Amino acid sequence: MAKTKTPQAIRGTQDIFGAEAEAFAFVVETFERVRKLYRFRRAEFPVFEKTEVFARSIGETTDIVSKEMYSFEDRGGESLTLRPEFTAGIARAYLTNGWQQHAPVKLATHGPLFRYERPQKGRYRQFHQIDAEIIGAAEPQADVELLAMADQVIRELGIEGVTLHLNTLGDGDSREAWRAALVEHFRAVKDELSEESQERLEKNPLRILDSKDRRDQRFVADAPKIDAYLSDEARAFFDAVTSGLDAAGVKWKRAESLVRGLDYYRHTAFEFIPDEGSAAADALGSQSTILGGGRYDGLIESLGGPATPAVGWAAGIERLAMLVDRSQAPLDLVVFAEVEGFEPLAFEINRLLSQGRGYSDSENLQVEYLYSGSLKKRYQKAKSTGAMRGLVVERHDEAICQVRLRDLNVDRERPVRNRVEEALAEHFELLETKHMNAHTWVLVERRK
RNA sequence: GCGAUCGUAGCUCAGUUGGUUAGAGCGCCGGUUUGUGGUACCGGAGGUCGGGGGUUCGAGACCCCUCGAUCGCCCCA
Repeated sequence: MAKTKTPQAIRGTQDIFGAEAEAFAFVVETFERVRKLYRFRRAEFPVFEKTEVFARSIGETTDIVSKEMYSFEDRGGESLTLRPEFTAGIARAYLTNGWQQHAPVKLATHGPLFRYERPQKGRYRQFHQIDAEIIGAAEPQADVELLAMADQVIRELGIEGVTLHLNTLGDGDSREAWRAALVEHFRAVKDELSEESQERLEKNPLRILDSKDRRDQRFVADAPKIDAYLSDEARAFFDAVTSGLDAAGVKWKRAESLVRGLDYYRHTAFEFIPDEGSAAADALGSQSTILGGGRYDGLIESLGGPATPAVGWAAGIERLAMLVDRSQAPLDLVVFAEVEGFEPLAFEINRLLSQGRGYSDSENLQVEYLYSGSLKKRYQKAKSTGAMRGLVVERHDEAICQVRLRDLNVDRERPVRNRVEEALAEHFELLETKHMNAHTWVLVERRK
């Protein structure tokens, strides 16, 4: 009979385990904690939408729409797409659920996104983001609050050497005037630009500004600046954002050539980027932006809604996870039976110890119960778990059993004995004895 | 979509200019040893050398195709 072949995972997907999974969870937990402090409301959204939700809002010419969406037809022949980003779907939800009634509404979510791209360091086909949006607020104070929250998430993750890069794209008119000036500027030197930038000249001229090609960078330096094209309103808006950040104690840096990839952005645009030469920059390779976003006042209109101001950001969980250092907390105690037939009793005791007993997380014991292998193996495994001490369940002729606390890896100090005794005493009549160096309790009978 | 590097036991890898039954360490299982017991010793299971085709008397090693991984470009979190 032919052996069944194991199917492979889909390219660009990942199975996360061990320290990486702990780091991933830590990022999400930290985000959840901080968003509550800022009173952002948790929301959940479908991972797929009608294709037009993304096609109309993101911009038909962007690469995301033209070649990076995971799209397919359902049985009714309708084109659906796995979400490549959060914002468009959230805007759709805002309209179809009538969330105007809550405006301005502060939303937070996280989950998987999908982009049909070649995987590389810090980039996957299924990746995960945390996301925060404020919809229905036109005030620059909304940008400030959103950025302050982002800054706090990064700081509470313990990530160092990352700076907020900030720019404004102006309002619609400012942006168009600037864009026209840029096209004119670069068209004059078109033949000397890189091949990619010659393409971009027609499709997405703003993108030339952050080209990595040296040939382009010569001309980027003296390219027209957005500041010269800002309307008075747009300038006042940006000033209000920056002075708000200063007042809030959020450090930032002006990045005149920072533009966002998607069409719908207006006014504030920002990215949190590791500083040159920092440990964070090394860890991330060429995928350096860990959090990005901006104001997208035009988006909701493009989905058929009323003109609605909004700001938001998203951050790659995998990228953040690469910058935090998390391993599993050390194990305090392993519990196992030393005599065959005492396994159920050992598990009963294990359960007493791991049950929530009203302690805070830092006081609760991490306990693992061993049941497999020969008795010798159990000792071997007990040690290799790294547990500080072992609780061994032994036979006792005149009582239920005898429980002995033994040292395994005593390089760490963590008081365990009182906690164990307390848990046991709640359910058993105890007789405490000293036996050699080890602490021993005889479990005489169960309490009623 | 483009480019570079890579793909040998569960894991990390070695396999000399192509030459007899493909190896090591770790892990796993068993035995002996060890009277706080992850040690030491002995033994065992486990590999269509990513897959397909070709060159050759002979290929894990050379060529082509394909799949996958890693890193970079485009783009982007």
